[in-house]
Amino acid sequence: MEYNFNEIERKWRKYWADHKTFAAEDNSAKPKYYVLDMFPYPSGAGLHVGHPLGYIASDIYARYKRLRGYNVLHPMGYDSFGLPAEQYAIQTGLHPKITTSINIDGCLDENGEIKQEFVNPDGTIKDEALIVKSEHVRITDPNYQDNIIKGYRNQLDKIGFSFDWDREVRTSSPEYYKWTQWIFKQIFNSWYNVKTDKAESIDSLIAEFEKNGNAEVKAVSEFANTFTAQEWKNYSEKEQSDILMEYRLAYLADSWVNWCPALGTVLANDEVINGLSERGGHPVEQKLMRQWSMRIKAYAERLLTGLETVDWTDAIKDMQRNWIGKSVGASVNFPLWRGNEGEDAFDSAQAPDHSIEVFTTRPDTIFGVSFMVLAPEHPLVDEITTAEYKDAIEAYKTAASLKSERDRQADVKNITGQFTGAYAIHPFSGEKIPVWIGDYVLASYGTGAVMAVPCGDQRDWDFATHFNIPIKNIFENVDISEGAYSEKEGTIANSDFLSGLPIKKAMAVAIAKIEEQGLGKGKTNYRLRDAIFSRQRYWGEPFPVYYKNEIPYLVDDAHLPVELPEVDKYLPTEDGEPPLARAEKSAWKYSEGDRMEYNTMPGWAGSSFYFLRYMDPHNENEFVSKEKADYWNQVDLYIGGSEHATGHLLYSRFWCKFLYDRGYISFDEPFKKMINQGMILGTSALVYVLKVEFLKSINNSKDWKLESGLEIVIPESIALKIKNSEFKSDDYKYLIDNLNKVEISESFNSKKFDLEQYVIDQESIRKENLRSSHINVSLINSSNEYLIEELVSWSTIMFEDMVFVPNTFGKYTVHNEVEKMSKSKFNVQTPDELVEKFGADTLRMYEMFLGPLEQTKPWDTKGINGVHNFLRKLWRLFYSEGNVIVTNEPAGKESLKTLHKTIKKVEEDLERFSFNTNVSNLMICVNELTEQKCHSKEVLEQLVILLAPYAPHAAEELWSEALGNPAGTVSTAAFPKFDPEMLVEANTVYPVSFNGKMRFNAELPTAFSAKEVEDAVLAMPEAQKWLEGKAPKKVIVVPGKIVNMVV
RNA sequence: GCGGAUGUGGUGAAAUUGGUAGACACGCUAGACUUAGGAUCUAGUGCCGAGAGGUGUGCGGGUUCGAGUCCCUCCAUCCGCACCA
Repeated sequence: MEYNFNEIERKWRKYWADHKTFAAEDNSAKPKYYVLDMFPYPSGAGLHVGHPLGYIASDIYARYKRLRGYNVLHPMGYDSFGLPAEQYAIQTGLHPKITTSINIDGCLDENGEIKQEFVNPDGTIKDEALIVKSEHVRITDPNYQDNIIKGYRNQLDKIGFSFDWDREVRTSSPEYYKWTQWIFKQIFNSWYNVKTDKAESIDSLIAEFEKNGNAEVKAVSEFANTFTAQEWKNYSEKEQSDILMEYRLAYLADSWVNWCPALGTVLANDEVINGLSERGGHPVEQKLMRQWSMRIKAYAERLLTGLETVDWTDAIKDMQRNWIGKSVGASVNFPLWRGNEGEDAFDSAQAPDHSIEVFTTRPDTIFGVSFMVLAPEHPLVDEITTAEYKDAIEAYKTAASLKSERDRQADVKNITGQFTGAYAIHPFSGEKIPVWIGDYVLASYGTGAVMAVPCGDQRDWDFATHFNIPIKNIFENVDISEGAYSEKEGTIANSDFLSGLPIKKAMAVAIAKIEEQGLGKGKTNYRLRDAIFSRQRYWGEPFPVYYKNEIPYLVDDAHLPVELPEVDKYLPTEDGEPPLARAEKSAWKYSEGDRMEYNTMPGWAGSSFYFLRYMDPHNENEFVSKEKADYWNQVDLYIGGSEHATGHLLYSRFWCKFLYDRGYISFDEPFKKMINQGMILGTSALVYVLKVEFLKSINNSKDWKLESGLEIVIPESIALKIKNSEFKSDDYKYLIDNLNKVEISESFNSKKFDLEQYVIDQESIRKENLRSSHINVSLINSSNEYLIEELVSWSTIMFEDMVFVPNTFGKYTVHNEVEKMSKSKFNVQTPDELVEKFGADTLRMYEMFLGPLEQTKPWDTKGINGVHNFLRKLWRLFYSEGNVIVTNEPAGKESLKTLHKTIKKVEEDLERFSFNTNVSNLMICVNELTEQKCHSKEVLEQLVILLAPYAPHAAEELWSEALGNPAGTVSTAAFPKFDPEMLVEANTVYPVSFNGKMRFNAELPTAFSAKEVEDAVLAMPEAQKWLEGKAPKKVIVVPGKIVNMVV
């Protein structure tokens, strides 16, 4: 039997599917283990080799846990709502659900032929079936299959994952989003009780309002008014609804949102990167809109402390801590000075009726305050600005509002601000403090106002220095003439009751005094903002909400799911309403009230609880039964990318805590352990393109006339010279000479260029005219060369009109760059072709063999042969010339030692997720057994089990065919038991070193004591050679390990 | 600026607690074999040196009998956050 991997793998994939080998049991005497992958968004481009990396690791671990006797839940599904399907829908009118199903299920039938429904009558393949749309492919093209969407499921299946496919979920299916809507309803119907520190039913709040009003209520809410029970009862329904909205955990509010005009939607903070949308890179602006939000701020502290209980990397934990951004300090009120201009003394008759509340993390520096700064958007600005400064303030505000968030951030170095003419009163010293506005103060953080302490904060220092505001030094023996002192070590001075106190003590004393005098209170602030939950898009979950008289109401559970209505177009309406506003009332399967909610939920809604739905995916009455949630409990191992650190991973923790508070599940952290797989980078191929101007000689004279430009592809060496401004006349000559040698393409000639009459304008050979352009990596050979004809036919539009200059060896080569794999960089490697060539088992092992899972690593197929050859070598332990050569004879001592050494290492390495070293453990084992000519069933059977998680198809085949076991059972066989006795040796080889340098090995009886080892080694002639006859100063013997002599 | 991670042969990497640095593979060199196969087998491969030997884990220092591993200073690369009071 040959190692015919294609056939073997097909056979076992079918076997597993037919026998549901990997179905998880909901009730089992076995201990449970939940291994989860971050489910993918199914894009038409399909999987590249980077995607399955994490899936392979989790699959190996899941298979390992099954061998260890666990009942393993290892599901897979699709995060199938999202932008690309919708954007394709906008362009083509094709319903996103069709695109989505194509991307998942693909366009090929069981025999690998294209399904008829995707072929036009004229033999061309429909656009929606193609990876690159609008590239006309005919079914008669020999390689037409390379261009059509194979579907995630097909691609995943070929890699041999042990998913329990009966539990698949798709967030865009109504059966699934019914529960997304249901959970939204629960969040809407909850408030956060600070007294119990958890979410509670809104009914308990209403009951309290009816009984006592809101005086005693301590909730996470911005609502500042108080009302009595009687007042509550007298409120209209609308008023009651509005008040409750201030308490609900899912609420409607006018909020400043990240509005992306190009996408026509609102984005969450984590979807905005440097002022541009994460998807598409479009500009994002701030806009005030009525939006659904989630009161995630209520959970800020618990999201922070919960991190202590999970086994995640510090990198991710720190990102979340950073994002939550807790800072402890105090809020302090600075009364406004209401005296007349020119009056210095505080006049109690003109008592201040306003004060400015600031948040500070440094209450100890309060006596260092020499001015205050408000954000330009601060609501008090207009009120306090004096007549004299009105115009200047208006001008500054306008300028600030015109600056986008991005500009404001980019412009950190520029210090700007404007005095308002108003003063505040220092709460302790009574001094007059000028009030400024400045855009370094953010309206959205803290109170939007700061007390400026230039001696202790660099930004305040810069501001004070720039505007010549006095700087008061309140630190003992610290020089602040060159900059602020922001350390938290030292002693406070010039500060009344704080003078002489160490900084840390002074903080506590200052807060106590502030509270005692009623000037403010100790306070903790979080950078985390409530999460906007509305999107103005079609392809998302509809809200289970309708409006009657502008009051939002929830749709009754009996009518869930509220299904997406059909619309004529997937664009906003002319009035700027979201696409759902296009739906006629009749288009809604269910509608009520004046209108339904037109927004849809964001992408993170469906992904925030999918790990719970897998536990009970077909339950029609609950999103998960309590019983099953209790059984499966937390995800034991979660594998996925770190790019979700502040998105999905934060939101799902939030929902999990919420569901825990409301009693639906009994754990409040979803993912017990998480591993973040590193990115696999692709090798890109780039050519340098130089845009040059040509000069034309007029009538063959010395007069030159500038002609239109031309792009030439130049060799890297020349490009680098241009880049570094080292381009010399020799290089120019080289270009000209070689340009003339080039066989000018037809199109070039068609422009009637006659090179004899043209010269390149040297002026145009500049860095600015040089760019590099990605070309498809499949166009280059192993020496990085490409053929011009192939390049031009690959992208006619780009390269048709170009002239190519070879390098000094006459070759056309590309420049390599290692970067993220992406369609636009043409450096994508798909797993399919590798599976075809080497088999899934080889691909699985090779991806693991590349390096540590967490590490970013470049993809390189060169090494794949090594892994493939390993499997072939393994095969030869079982088969020779087509015959099984496994024997029942007992194995030799050496072979047993090899086996048990391997069992130990495989187990240890799997437990610490060191998949790469485990591949080499298996290689070493096979190398040794081959050398030992071991064909003993006793050993090989155990080896096959060790191998099964990595190369499951090959393992199954060897298990049943070569070893004669019943089919399929290697997946549920028992993991071999390590026997330490097998490794015991009579002798131990001691490396003997002198002054720490290893010189020779000494083989000595294992039973020797340290003293015996020392004596034996000293007696050796080699030792005497290194000691040069002298006695060693000291001898260190670590029994079983090493001998070191100090000379 | 803050936080995190990483730095080891020509390449991917290994060395789990301080104990023979470079396992395992790729590549390369030389050879063998053959039904020419992305085959198999043998030997070699950090660097310098003919050899003895010397030297070597980003740089510099320290602790230790012994440091890739622990401590300090610095450098480089990558990732995240960034006027957060």
